Amino acid sequence: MRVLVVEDERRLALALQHGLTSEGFTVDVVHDGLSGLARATDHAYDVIVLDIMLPGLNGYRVCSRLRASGSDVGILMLTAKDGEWDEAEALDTGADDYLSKPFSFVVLVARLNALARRIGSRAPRRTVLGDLVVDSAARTCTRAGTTVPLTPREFALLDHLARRAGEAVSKREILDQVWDSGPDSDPNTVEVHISALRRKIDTPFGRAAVQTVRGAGYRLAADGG
Amino acid sequence: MRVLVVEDERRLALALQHGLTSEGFTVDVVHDGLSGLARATDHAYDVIVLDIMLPGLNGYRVCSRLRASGSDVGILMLTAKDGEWDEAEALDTGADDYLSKPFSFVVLVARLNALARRIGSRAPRRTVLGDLVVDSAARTCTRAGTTVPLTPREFALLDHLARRAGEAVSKREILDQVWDSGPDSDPNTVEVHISALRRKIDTPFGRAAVQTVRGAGYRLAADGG
DNA sequence: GCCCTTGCTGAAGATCAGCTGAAGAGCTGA
DNA sequence: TCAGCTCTTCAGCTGATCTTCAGCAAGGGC
Repeated sequence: MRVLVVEDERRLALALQHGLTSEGFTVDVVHDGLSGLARATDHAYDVIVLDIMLPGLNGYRVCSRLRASGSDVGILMLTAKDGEWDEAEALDTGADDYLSKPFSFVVLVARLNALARRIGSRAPRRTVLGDLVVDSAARTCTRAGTTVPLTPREFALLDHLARRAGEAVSKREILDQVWDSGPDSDPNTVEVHISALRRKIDTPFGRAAVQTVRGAGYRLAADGG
Repeated sequence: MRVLVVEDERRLALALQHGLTSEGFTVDVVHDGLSGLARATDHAYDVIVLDIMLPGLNGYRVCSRLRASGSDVGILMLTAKDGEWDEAEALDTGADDYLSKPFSFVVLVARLNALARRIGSRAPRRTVLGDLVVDSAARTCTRAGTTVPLTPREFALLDHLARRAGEAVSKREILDQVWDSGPDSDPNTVEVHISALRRKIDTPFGRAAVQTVRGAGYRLAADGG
């Protein structure tokens, strides 16, 4: 699970980074509102931990701009306890949850997990691309009405591509998201699985939904190939 | 799921409407007690989110009148944190749950879902999947007209799978829901019971309703196998 | 057309997830 | 207390699945 922490207080930010990393989250940290907005726009995070009092652009603004740009990432706001900042306003601007400082780390982790679960369940369960149907809930894939049996890895890969249908997705990102692998993982692993996927959902049907974007990764055709 | 929000604070009401709608609820909003009572009486809601401090008729009154009229709709009360309003009294008047302001949106959604589940489970439930019938109320299972005797655990397991027929359900979730077990419980326990279940409802009938979804858990075929 | 880079794919060994029979503990009702 | 039923744990087994490697094919710049 990928988390972006936007917090200007360095010590707290560092503590969060360490703590959340050891909880199994993949954590990025930035220290001001503008950077937060930029990073959140460029990268696919599951959840953003957003301090309200930030230099540059405050948390409310970051939140409402993100929402205005159509993002449905999970947002957990950190509010100071002095009451200057209003929880109701946090929720108004589109935050999913908030936590008052000082907060318990255990509670933060629990909330993040709850949030991630909810966001996950909000994601579309079924993606239809022409005659190719990817059903995340049932974990099935059908092509032209035929159910195609896929291995776990193949399905995860297809599912990831389907969620970003029409977009080119890099092997690096695929390794990060579908595999939980570190930076030293082998892109060839992805190639092998892409190959297997094609042999199952494309070749037998004379289609080409899984497209190679040379130098950039792979793309699942929005019309199913 | 249909929700009625009775809340006079416009901003909060609007935020709730947006937030709950994006969570998949069907949301209606009214801003005072009398309208709330009227709407709740006229329409079939699953849950009512009821502020206590309301113009016209306060939340307690709305709640007790609804109960007096025989309604068993789920009621979640919103209490201000200033202590002027009493949670105990809320429950006394027939509310199912309450939440103190300011509250976390995530918590609200979780409570609403819990409430809806509770309300929903009050009604007798029967799931028909082809010739496989799972009757939660009677705690019986029949296959092709034959009653299949199941142990309590087996039935709970089947019941849980039946409620999410067609979806892949993870062993982790099964352990959480069917067993009340902690995080260190053994997935093999589930496997053993799945095996027993198959031997009773599938094998003797030459069917395969209980499907293994490798790496993801199990799925009960929506057509009974 | 040539060369370098990037991507494809078949094979093989290692690993892993899931299945199942058996044993023993726990519970319940006679 | 005892018998019978149920639940959990364990360990071995099987087949599916993953990764790595190596050689080949294709694309693109020159």
